[in-house]
Amino acid sequence: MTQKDLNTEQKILKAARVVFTHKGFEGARMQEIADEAGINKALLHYYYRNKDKLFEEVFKEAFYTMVPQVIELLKSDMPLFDKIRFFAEKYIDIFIQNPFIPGFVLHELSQNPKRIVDLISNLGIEPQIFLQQIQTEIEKGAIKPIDPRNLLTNLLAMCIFPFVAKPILKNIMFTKDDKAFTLFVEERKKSVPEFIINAIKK
Amino acid sequence: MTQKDLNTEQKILKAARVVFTHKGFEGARMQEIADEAGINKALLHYYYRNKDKLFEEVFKEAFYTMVPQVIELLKSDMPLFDKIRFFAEKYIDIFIQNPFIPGFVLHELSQNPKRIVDLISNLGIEPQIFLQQIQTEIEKGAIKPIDPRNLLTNLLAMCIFPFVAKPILKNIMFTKDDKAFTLFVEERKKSVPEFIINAIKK
DNA sequence: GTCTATATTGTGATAGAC
DNA sequence: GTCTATCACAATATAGAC
Repeated sequence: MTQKDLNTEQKILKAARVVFTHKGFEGARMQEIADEAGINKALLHYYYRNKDKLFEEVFKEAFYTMVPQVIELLKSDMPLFDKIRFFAEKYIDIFIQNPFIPGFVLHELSQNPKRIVDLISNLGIEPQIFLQQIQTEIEKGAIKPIDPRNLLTNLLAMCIFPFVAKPILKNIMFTKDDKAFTLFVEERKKSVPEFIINAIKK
Repeated sequence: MTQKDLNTEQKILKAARVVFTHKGFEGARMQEIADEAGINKALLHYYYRNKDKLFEEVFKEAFYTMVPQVIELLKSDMPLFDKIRFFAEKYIDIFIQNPFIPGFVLHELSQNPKRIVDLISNLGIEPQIFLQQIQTEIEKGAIKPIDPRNLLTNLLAMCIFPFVAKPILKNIMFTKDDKAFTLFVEERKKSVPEFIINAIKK
């Protein structure tokens, strides 16, 4: 599936995205990326020195898709419940459009946890403002007491997990076709924030 | 770290567990498994014909650890809230003791989703009873209405996700050492069921 | 820039001595 | 059963023609 309107470098990156996110670094083959791009193996090395460099591009892109944008959102001055609704909807949407990103990023990070240290310190990813906002609401008596880190973890878990566990969920839930699963996840854009708000509201 | 009181076959399996669960099938090297077992590469092939066979042993074991036992638990006739508490506590405990199992199983399943079809149909994993129990509670008016599949998904997500996303969570939550993370997860054995029950109780 | 051909290294697997 | 040595092939990477 090559695009005639992309230059070679773009075609390679696009193909690499597909193969790396599906197979991971170790599972990916340079030959498969070349095939997917409709070009020759040697060209991969012409544009990107080696497999590592090509992977690095794809991984960074995927990480940016998954983490910083949305953490930024948590820093806004929106009221807590609105923020939770907005976050879940936007985040789940990102994954509906990029269903392989979560598994890919999480797997590669656990293969090489040092990687994240650089990325995170470069980007200044700090959910402190969100955690503080939760703490403030608790102190005001506006919501039930909860460890704010637990609330954030639960929010992330409910948004991300279905995409990481898709094969199990699809089978266990008896929604064996993809359309039913997509519907199920689509519906979670509303039900996840509702669930969370029910859990913490007084 | 070889154990003097294990026979060779056991040493191999133990080593394979470590290497496969950490690196995945594609990332694992037979040489590394041999080193970890303190034996020779050729012996791996003597006891297990090839890499696939050895992997199959490890994967099946890991899958059994992660899925069937605990699904069984969902079938008991315990009251819903107790069941949720019991499930979360037991499930999170399993992962505290086997922190690499979730990432390993989920990753390998998405590499090869066909694998699960066999395993699941062989084992008769059906959470129908649990889903039905939730539905009954809703109809009795005992809990808030919710798609039972969403409730199960959320329960699984909150138990499993922290172990899959450990590197990110550790960094983002500023609990950069392992002890703090373990404490955080330990504490979730109580807070996760509490969170869920708060979300659904009337 | 793009290709074919080839070098080089890595890795699973086997042969055969002990 | 366990080892050393080696094979066979797969995969990354490079050389060099066009």
